[in-house]
Amino acid sequence: MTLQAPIDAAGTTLDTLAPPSDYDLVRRTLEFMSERYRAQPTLAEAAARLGTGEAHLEATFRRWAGLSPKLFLQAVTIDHARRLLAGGLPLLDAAHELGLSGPSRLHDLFVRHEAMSPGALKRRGEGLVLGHGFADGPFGRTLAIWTDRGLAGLAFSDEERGGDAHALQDMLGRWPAAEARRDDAAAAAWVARVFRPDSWRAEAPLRVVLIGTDFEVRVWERLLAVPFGRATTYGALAREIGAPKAARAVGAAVGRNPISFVVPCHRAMGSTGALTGYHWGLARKRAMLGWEYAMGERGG
DNA sequence: TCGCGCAAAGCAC
DNA sequence: GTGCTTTGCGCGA
Repeated sequence: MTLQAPIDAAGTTLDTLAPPSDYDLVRRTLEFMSERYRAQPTLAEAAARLGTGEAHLEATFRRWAGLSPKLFLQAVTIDHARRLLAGGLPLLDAAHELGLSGPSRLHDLFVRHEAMSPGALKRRGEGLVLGHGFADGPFGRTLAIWTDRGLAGLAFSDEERGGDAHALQDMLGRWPAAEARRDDAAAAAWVARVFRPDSWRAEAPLRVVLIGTDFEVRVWERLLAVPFGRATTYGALAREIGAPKAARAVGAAVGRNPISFVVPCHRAMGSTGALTGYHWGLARKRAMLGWEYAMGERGG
């Protein structure tokens, strides 16, 4: 069996993306601003605290997101999140059949997915060949995992949280019986593709394999229908999969989503618009939401 | 038991 | 009244 990396139809490569150090500064800015949220720190204060200049902070944000830090930070406030929810799709009620077929069908063109059989799940990945590798992406060092059927996992490596070893253990440990084959070059192609969502086209859909329990797969499928730049709540997802009281279980399932970003777990928030937890760090969740917003503002 | 929850109730401005 | 915290319930693994 060959494990082929996707070919980027646009011919673009990773080096057209912002350098990884950009995300690091963005992430630290987000962390600083979140910690001091009540004190409403200024950018000058943030820059001073992070040991950089305002001009550098400005330039970095523009390179990374295409927005000034000020606009970007506005985009990740709770008020903005509330607007995402309120203006959001008719996601909030399962009765909106029309709404369902609209956006989800649209998204289906971009991401083809299939669920792994329960048997394969029980065997803990036995017989699966998992290609995997690391590459730099807009949200830091990224671990991609794939089978011959498509992308199966996406995760992040943070130095302060155990780095590559931890990310690998976290992801490959879910399928301990699988055969793992390292291929960083192929991983780089996956990562480049994933973080250029405008390249997910009908004629070349991003292929994705969902490996989980029945309930988890239903949650992830529903999450896939939430469009770029929009948001939903755990409660709404619960209603939409026909389990209106299972909001908390939905939250747990969202948290077990193996394909971060592609299955947009960052678009799920609490009913108030507050961001709740995120397996790969709240700052990253916030960064993803802001980044999507920025892409939308650019007209992308 | 534990979680990326929710809504109502309680309490403090 | 608004906003923040606490409480009881809830579900699937």
